[in-house]
Amino acid sequence: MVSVKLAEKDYQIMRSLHDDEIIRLIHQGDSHALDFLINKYINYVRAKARTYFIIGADKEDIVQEGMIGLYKAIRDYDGDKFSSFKAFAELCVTRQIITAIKTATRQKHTPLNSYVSLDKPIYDEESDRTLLDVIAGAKSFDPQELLENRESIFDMEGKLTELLSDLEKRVLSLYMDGCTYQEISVKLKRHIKSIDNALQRIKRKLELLLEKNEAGGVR
DNA sequence: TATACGCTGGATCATGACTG
DNA sequence: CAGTCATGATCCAGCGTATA
Repeated sequence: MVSVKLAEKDYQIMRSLHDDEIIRLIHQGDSHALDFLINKYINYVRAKARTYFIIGADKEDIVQEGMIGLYKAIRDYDGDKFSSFKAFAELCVTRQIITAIKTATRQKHTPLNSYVSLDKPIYDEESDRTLLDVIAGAKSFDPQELLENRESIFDMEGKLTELLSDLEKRVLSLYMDGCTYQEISVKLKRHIKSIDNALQRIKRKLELLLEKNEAGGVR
């Protein structure tokens, strides 16, 4: 895993710069700028990987794939075409993770009976929209497609929210932000084991929700 | 009775310190 | 440098309690 320490002076300078300016420095060969940007977004990549870990994927492999996506985003970002680097990086990281998972599931043919399939149709058997597409919404750059995927995510989130208790919602929110069990327990003033249990219930409920989708469709 | 929540204990895994 | 050990984080199962 990438772990880079910048000198305090460099760090302060980088902090004062906009992402677009940092990207420009990287493209000019500034390795400090590259280190800074990776450190800045590494927690986002980890948090993103967690969303896939929850539904049964392999965590560290996904984090690594996410980092590859981040590198590609830094390499390919063109400030003239996208509103922000953050949005572009989000897209690249998600796409990299999805591609890796799809490739892995195709090649291994692993018995995944104990997991939730990431390639199953999300609404009904006729739908070509998979769970991966809905959760990450990164199949294409087409704005309409992206908008539809986003609406689907909200739909799934809404269904899940109905199933969760207040505690579970708060725990999930912090967990998805990248907080550790320890940090969540401090923020919510709960025993760490309560956080642990809440997350176990959330995972069970999520699997239940996905099983229902598979059986009858969401809409 | 079902559900939400918390408690307990054990297992697994990653990481860092220590040692030969 | 490789092996061992300790520790912390996380995962999981089972149980008890409170409440609607």
